[in-house]
Amino acid sequence: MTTAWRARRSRPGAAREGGLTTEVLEFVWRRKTVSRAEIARHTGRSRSTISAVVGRLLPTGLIEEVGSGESRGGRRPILMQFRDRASVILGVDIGAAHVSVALTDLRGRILEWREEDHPVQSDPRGTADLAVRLGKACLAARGNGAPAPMGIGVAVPSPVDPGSPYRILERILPAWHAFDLLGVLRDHFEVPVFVDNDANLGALAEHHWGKAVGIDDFAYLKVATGIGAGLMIDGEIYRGATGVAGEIGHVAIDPRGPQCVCGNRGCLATFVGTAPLLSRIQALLPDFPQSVLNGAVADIRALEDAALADDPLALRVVDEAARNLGIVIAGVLNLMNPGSVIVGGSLARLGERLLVPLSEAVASRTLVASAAASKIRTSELGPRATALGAATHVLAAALADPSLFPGVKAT
Amino acid sequence: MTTAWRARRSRPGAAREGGLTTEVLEFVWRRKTVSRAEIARHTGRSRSTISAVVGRLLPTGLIEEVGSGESRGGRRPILMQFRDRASVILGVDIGAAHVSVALTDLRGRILEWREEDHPVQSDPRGTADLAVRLGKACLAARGNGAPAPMGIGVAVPSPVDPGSPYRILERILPAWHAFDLLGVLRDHFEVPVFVDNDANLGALAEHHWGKAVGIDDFAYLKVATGIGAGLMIDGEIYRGATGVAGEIGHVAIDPRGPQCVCGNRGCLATFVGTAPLLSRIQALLPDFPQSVLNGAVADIRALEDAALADDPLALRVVDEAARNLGIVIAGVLNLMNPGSVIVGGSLARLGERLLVPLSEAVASRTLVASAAASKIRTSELGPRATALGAATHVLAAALADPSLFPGVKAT
DNA sequence: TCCACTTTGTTCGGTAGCCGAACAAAGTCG
DNA sequence: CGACTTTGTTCGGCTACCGAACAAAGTGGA
Repeated sequence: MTTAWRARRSRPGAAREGGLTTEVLEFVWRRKTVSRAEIARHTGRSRSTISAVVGRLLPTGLIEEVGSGESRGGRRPILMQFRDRASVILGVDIGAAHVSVALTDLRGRILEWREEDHPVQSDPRGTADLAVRLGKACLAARGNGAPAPMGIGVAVPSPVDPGSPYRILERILPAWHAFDLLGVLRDHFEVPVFVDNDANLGALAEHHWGKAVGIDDFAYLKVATGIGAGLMIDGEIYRGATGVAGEIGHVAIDPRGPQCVCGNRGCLATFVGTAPLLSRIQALLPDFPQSVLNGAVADIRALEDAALADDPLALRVVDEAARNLGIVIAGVLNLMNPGSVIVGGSLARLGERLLVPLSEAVASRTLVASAAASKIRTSELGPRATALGAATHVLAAALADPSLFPGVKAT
Repeated sequence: MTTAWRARRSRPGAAREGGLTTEVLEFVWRRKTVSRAEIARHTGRSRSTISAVVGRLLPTGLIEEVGSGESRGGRRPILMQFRDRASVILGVDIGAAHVSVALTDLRGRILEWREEDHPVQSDPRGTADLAVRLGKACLAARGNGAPAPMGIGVAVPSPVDPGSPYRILERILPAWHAFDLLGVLRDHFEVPVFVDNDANLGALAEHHWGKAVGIDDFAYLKVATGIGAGLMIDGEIYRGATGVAGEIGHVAIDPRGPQCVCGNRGCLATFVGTAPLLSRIQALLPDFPQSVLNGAVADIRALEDAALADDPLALRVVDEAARNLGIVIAGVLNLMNPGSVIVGGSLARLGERLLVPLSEAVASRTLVASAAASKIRTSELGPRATALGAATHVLAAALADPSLFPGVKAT
């Protein structure tokens, strides 16, 4: 009993604490420009109160006055806006075989980008060093006067236990046992470091900058080396009891399907993902002798390009993948009733070529078919979504607790 | 933008507002007995503040002092407890073919119980009148001095749209179009009326009084005429974007399965539920000539009794149902990662006879098989869980907003 | 038995956050 | 040009909460 009670109060992602200052800051950030009176109206507080809060926020440099706006029949308001350039954030995407780093401003604009292939699974130390090197390169490219980043967000291709977020990766990547990636980054850059699962952070990026802006309940599916889902519920990432919510790679979609590494049969991961898609191409090549994929480099990008050129083999493989994804997405719709479903990762570039067969498969498996299927969309953020989401995580944390911003002292 | 912002602030099930009074009241309710100093320690407030709040709460009659407790090395504390008998609640369960009404105290104890079969689907007016009659019978049985109920909770066998909770039932039961069941109850009893889906309220009952006490993330599956799930996320019922989260009856579990009323093939509802289970018995009877079900009354209770007596036919049917349920539960575990899964409704009485084949089916379809399967349990609340959950809904609403309690004026 | 020490619950200023009224500044509109 | 609006600030006051101090009521050691 006591435990449950405590857990309720000290829950990490709890209702945005920090009070009015946070509320005002988030509101200013959300709008392009806004006046004190407008903040007062939308927050329900008095103008005098808002004036006081704004008066404390202005000296921090997080917001600034930017001239006066249109009169609404009386004195003209003093417009203010969030200073997107007040600081920068590093977003690090640790993939299965690569590391990407984005340097963003406080509006999610990617100012610098570095990426490099690397055997992440077998080389923790080298991966960490690479992440540090790419991060430093991003900062150096901004020149001498560039400000230090206010924080670092890290996306990892593994579930993250909300209870002990620092013991990551070992569940999937044994070589990473007890290696403290976050500690390395923290020691090098001397700023707060946040971590989460890559699909979760992709969902966060969609929520802030992509197809899910304004939608607080949706599911994000990411197809890459593996396949995973990020679930946003009521504006917050949902992690489940032990942090493995959204790990849909091993949902069984065909009891008679091929053997999976997990020991079961017919998991989604045996049908969709880099390896199964490429081997499916190989298997079908004899039937499509004139395909452009014949003799081409065997990677996902080649598959995407071929499908966009309406290559029959590529379309066939994509069609099959879409229908398998559709089975799982139908389950998601029936169970969670999200307001929207966003498909990101490797196949998102294909747009309608992916969505049409996908929607067909979903429609044949959901009760309110038309309504549900119409809400499925492909991401436009592309392969940078994950690193961008990692940076966004830091931004969201700072907006909820402004004392994380450099130069803002704790309330 | 503006819309999303407003929605965030005015969301109904938002972070418990009402401040410290609500927090103290919920804490006292949660504990059997508690002292002022203990409340102060657990809420993080000062003793003086808690004393003031308690001083305002005592005259309302919701809490009372009940003598002194053990010394912890100093002055003995004055123990207080929630007055479970300060008021009563009516919980109404509108089933597919019956109406049940429970009168409970504020601790979920069922003081009176009435139920009656009725053609609910075709007779809205008669159903409403029956609910009123049963409710009045419950109150009358408590004698003259009995207090009026503080509110009425209603469980309906249909999704409830969080946006317009009063337009219920029509989606599933066309005869109910535009019939205002809640209005009838409100007019007769002149108290607040709350409504939710039956599976959601079953989950709420489990969370407060059943197997899910202390567990804030779990899924509740209810097998009855149909089949549905209630999802509790972070201590709150999750309804999804349009209120149909948990409607798992039409998840496809076998692409080659029988035709379903929804137009698809192999829905879970074609395998599990009152009708498919009974027809499955009929189909298998020739193979089990000596079964006690041969010539018996064809209802679910007979199936349960036969299975508990280890009748081979009954066990066979239960085993098949369990494996089909297991397919869907595996999907729930993979996608939502709940802390626990509770199986309620018709088959819950069977205990291990249901859980053993169910866990086997789940274990063969989940990655962390042993850990996940071990958290599946059967409910012990029985068929009264739904009506009890309806009453619990009213209690939870009142604890979150004490002004709903009779005699407590709004803060 | 006495005394030092704890714990509980209350009392009593003091502080911080917020509100509302009043007001000056700056605008619109007939 | 004057009546009315809107914005932003100032200022007094209210409420919630804290911390210190205190009395009441206990424990435990010498």
